Amino acid sequence: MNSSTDGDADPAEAPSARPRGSVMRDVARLAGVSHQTVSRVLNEHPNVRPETRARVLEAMRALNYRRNLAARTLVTRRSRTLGIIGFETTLFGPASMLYGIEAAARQAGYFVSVATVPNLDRRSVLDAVDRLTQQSVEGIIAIAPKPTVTTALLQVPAGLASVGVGGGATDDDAVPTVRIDNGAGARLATQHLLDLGHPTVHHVAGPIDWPEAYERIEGWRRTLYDAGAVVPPVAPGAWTARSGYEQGMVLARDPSVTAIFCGNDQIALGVLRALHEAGRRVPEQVSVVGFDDTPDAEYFLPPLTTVRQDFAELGRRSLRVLLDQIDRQGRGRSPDHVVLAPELVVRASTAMPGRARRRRGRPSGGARPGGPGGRG
Amino acid sequence: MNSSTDGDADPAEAPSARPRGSVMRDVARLAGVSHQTVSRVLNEHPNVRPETRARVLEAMRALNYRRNLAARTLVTRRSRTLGIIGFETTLFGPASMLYGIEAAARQAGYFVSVATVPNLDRRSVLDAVDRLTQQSVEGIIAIAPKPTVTTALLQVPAGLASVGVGGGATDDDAVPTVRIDNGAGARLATQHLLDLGHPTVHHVAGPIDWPEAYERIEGWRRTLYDAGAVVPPVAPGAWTARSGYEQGMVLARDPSVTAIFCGNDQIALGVLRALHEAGRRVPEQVSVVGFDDTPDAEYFLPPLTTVRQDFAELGRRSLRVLLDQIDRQGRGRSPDHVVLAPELVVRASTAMPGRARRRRGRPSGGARPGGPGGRG
DNA sequence: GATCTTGATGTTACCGCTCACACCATACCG
DNA sequence: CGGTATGGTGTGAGCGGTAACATCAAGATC
Repeated sequence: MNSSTDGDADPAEAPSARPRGSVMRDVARLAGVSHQTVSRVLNEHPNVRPETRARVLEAMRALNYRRNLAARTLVTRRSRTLGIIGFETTLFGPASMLYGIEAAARQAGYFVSVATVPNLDRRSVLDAVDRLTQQSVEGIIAIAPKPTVTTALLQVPAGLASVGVGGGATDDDAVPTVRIDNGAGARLATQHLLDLGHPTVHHVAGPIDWPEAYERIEGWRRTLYDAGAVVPPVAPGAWTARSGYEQGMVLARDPSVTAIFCGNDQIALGVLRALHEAGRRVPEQVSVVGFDDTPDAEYFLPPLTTVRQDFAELGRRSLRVLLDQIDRQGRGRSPDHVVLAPELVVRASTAMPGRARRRRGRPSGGARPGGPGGRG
Repeated sequence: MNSSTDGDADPAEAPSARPRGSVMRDVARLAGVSHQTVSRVLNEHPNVRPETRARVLEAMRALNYRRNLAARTLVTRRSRTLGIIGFETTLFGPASMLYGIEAAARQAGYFVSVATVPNLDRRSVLDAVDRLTQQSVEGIIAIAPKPTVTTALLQVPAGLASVGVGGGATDDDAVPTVRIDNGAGARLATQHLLDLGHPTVHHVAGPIDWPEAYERIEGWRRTLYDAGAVVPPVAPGAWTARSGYEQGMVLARDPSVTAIFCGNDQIALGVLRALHEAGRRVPEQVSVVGFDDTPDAEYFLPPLTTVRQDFAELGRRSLRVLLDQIDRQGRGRSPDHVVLAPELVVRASTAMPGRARRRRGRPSGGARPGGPGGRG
């Protein structure tokens, strides 16, 4: 606090060193033991006298000691850190997966470092992998809808565990994946509409170069085909409400359209608005089904029938797969490919064709008792 | 694959060493220089002969060398890593801030480590701070709507930079903050409705213990007061569509309600549904305004008039504040408090009271030319 | 009672990097 | 031509931990 004449400061005073907290040696000195004993206490080594342990713990508390992870990582070669490569993490799905992964990682005693990519081209992904590698992460989870990402994961330095989560099936299965069965989800939606009596089902798809979108298209097409129904053309678009709105405008003009399966809930939102503006009532004249079951879907007008995927569970499962891989350290067993089953959530946006559901102007969503289109 | 008799394994074989990549010494040897010269090349030190530099770079490429960040951190005491404490990161707002921060950090050459908290009590937050400290982060950004968080930031080890982003004003201003002016946002919304001719404006608020919710309530109340309008009671709820729906049901029964300002867009979604089910038309009979401008708001039925806050910009600004703080290393200047102005986005959910807007059944959102309720 | 175990602790050598400094050529200077 | 600056490079120490080994007292074993 005395000489504040910096610039020409006495070099003996260690001029601009970051204030460093106490280290193991400080704790050791205060507790009257060697630093190694402190280390043993920290790592819960059994051979420490309870009395000594108590003394060390007390010293750690007194000095507010935090172990230095960098030093530990350096010598053990284990950073206890996982890397996540994220894309479009502002959307509900990716954000939920991210959250699920982080929460599970924390519980497992791992730290999480995030690298988002501005787009999914090879370079960006490799760049993200590189940044994570520098941080000596022990494994990488890629929120990875496109194959560029999973194949890029093959590039990771040998011995580094990795898993792709939430995309489609991969061509080569060298990289483990965790995802939902998009085809089955599409089938649930489509069959639901067919069962209601719709002669066929139209589809407003996501971007066709995303395996998720492609698989949903295929599941839908296949279901129609199996049922002997006409397969209308698909015009793939984006995952956005805007895209749904635009395509919905076209479908709304065609009076033969009575059922629309949408690639996700946002598309469905756009479709709903297009139908509304065209004066076509949902579900009386047209039924609509979404995909994802975002929290908002239950409050759309009308509450959206949709296919739920459990993003948080995807995150948790992907972490488990990754940790398994880390434990095995590369040897043994072929890569896991976990496929979770999606679930149809029926709400008020679907009905038999050409039939009102007697709900016009009535409070509280129609036939379903017990509150506002509840989830269970 | 031979001796699977573990437990008695031959210790001479270096059993479980992680495959380590090449290190500086390897590069040095291959390039025929000392490790220090390699370090100089890596850190772009000027005093290296171009020819030597080239040789080193070539060696690095040949060996696929990656510098070990843990070692570097250990000696420099700079991890080039920032910590983010996130809460409810599955929601659009927090997720966007997270994204904005990460993108900006990457550009600034920083890594990002995320610690989400299950709830906002003091313990959880301190725990998150602790985990980040262990990773020797150089600064912490808390996506921190509640004061518990910002005050917990005061607990961070001395010399560690921190900033709270996206919450309300803080009581003590010791911790820098970046946020929007919630009061001004509420005023924009309320005044807009008053200007349209509504005698007063009702408010469906968020949880009152969140400063954001509180400040919006105050802004709304103050605006009504200044205009000499009646100030109806507020019943604070959650930030969810469900909460909006429940409170919307109550308001829908009251024929004197002609204008509703909602704490956020999700609440507005619920209110819209409640009004619809009660047979009250929006905006003909009741006007509704939201807050946030989520991407979906434009496609609500009707497209939602709302107050936009630029979450990504909040993220970027908070990063800048944090980096400034790091550069200053604690000395000088009182903490920054950046307050951004929100912006009213008028769409189709607001109109003069008791007057239709001549848009029933017409295609494409009413009076506004040029597409579906465009953002501009 | 000498030897062997075993528990509790200390000593030492690194992990991979950067920093401070030493060193050696040249180049420049009076 | 001796002395000083300066560019290019090497050497050694040490950041804060952990692993392996050394040490040493006390109890178990014969």
